[in-house]
Amino acid sequence: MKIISWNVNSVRARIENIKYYIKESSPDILLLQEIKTQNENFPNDDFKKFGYTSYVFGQKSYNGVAIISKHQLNNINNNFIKDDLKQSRVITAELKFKKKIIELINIYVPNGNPVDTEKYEYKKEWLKRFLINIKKRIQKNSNILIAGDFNIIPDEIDVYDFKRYENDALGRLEIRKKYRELINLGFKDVYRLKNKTKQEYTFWDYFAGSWQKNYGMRIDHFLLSNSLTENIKSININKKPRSKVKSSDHTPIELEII
DNA sequence: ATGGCTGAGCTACTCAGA
Repeated sequence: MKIISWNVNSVRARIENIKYYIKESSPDILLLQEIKTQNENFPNDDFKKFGYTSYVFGQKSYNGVAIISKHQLNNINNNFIKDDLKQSRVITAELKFKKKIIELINIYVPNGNPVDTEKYEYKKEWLKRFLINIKKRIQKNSNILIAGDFNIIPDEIDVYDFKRYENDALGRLEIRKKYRELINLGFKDVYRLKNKTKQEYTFWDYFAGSWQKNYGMRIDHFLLSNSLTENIKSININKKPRSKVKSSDHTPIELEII
């Protein structure tokens, strides 16, 4: 079972790239972030032609998350956390997998920059609420997969120049501590579990040849509850889509479970 | 190197991204 997470930076602007990716990689489930559209304008038919059903939690212009699946999913939910700004940032679903019920939690964490503004406060509050709810949820169902654009650089190794980001909303210790706190609830950062010292990224800025210079950062993650680590077959950051014409600034991260 | 590109909404330009 191949599950991928990809911040597509507009599903409509990216639809041709996404279709090409599906043909190349044929994932079972796509967890998309930053779809940047209302539900009524989501390209359901494009995915349907490949045999996928789309579950969409969109909004106008910004944010928005979706789960695209070849397999039956249950209990689709858009209310995982109370979001004071009513932004569409979390969609959850249940997947039956080998006698386990895995809760899929697809997230788009607020960016939080600049740090001296209410945007940063919103990110902190959002993460605080998210952690509280994960803590509750893991007591009910120990099989949880959290994936998406976390907008968190977990460690110094996860960015091309850490000094530039140590006081940024993505790299601040206060924010990285939240990520560690989340992991300490009973999760593994699957990429880092399988790649102890490898330096790879999932995002490269559009500006100033960042992609060509490999000025990137690892901010898209798969967290698996400890009860699911025995099911990991592979984890891969697929850089090909980032190299394409009209690409997203993020590239897909691919998890295979068996 | 806090700005450079890119997308949405809209049709000139602002807001947002990380």
